[in-house]
Amino acid sequence: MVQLTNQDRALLRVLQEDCRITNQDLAERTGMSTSVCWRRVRALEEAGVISSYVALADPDAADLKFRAIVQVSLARTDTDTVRAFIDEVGQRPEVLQCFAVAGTSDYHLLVMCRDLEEYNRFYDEFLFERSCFGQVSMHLITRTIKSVVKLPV
Amino acid sequence: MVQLTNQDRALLRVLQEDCRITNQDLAERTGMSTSVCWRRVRALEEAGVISSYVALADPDAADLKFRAIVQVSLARTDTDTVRAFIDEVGQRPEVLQCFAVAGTSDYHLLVMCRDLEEYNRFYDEFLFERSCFGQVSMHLITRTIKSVVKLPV
DNA sequence: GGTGAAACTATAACGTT
DNA sequence: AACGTTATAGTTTCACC
Repeated sequence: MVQLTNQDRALLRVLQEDCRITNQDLAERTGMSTSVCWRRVRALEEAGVISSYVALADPDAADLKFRAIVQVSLARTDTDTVRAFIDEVGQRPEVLQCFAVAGTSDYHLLVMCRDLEEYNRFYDEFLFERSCFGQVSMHLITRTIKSVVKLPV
Repeated sequence: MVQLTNQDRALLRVLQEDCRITNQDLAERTGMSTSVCWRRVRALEEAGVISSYVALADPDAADLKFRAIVQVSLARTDTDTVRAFIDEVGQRPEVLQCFAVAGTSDYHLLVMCRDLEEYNRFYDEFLFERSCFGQVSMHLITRTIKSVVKLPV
């Protein structure tokens, strides 16, 4: 897909808020015919613009009330160390996000656990039981002001 | 909903990865009857454990290649200032996440824009044109190691 | 907790401009 | 080549057992 059209963006804006809408309703809300609507959504899926359709769960309702931003810096930055870190991040379900930021060997992680006890276990297994970390600083999230997955398309 | 059962967790694990699965397939994969499966999913929706069903879009494919973690600290922390900040965060589509962290007057924001130009506009309108900010530090995201919305239930 | 039937929807094949 | 139309198979949803 070379570039998104305004039609595509309109579809994405709706589907990013509610993907259970029927094709007919989606077509109405975006001002296109049902057949065009259906074909464009398909094209967005095949182009990978829409990567999946998922249920969003509420962290509080799912009893994940210990949330933190964890900043870690790798003491060593050789390929093997970095690869092992990335693999582990991918496998840990408690880690929802991990971003590398410019200008440092820092990674910003979003971590969710049930409680402090579970976080401590995570910390011991993942962060402490490794020689690859320089500094680890945990910032407890006290309030979630905003958390959306809708991209500003 | 008092507490999630193992059945509920099984349903959530599947639906958080694919919500277009049919009730029959979902029942098979979670080892319950179709009627029980359907009723429990309904209960999860009504209890707000499942908050919505959405399409996930790929930021690169949607041409949102300027991503940053922005740390801001409020210079003033009176109710009006904080409220205005929270309102603005809610209205800005570029801000996907905003967390308050313990022990500081800091907020961690996840921001996505098309490019630097768009971010500069955002910065000028949102961050600079206000007297309420103490420090603002932007950390450009160079690599997304992981980004999922699936909670570890 | 199971069963079945009705209404609705997705999907693809076929026509049309 | 893009759009509209139609038929059908499949799914959701609800009432009842």
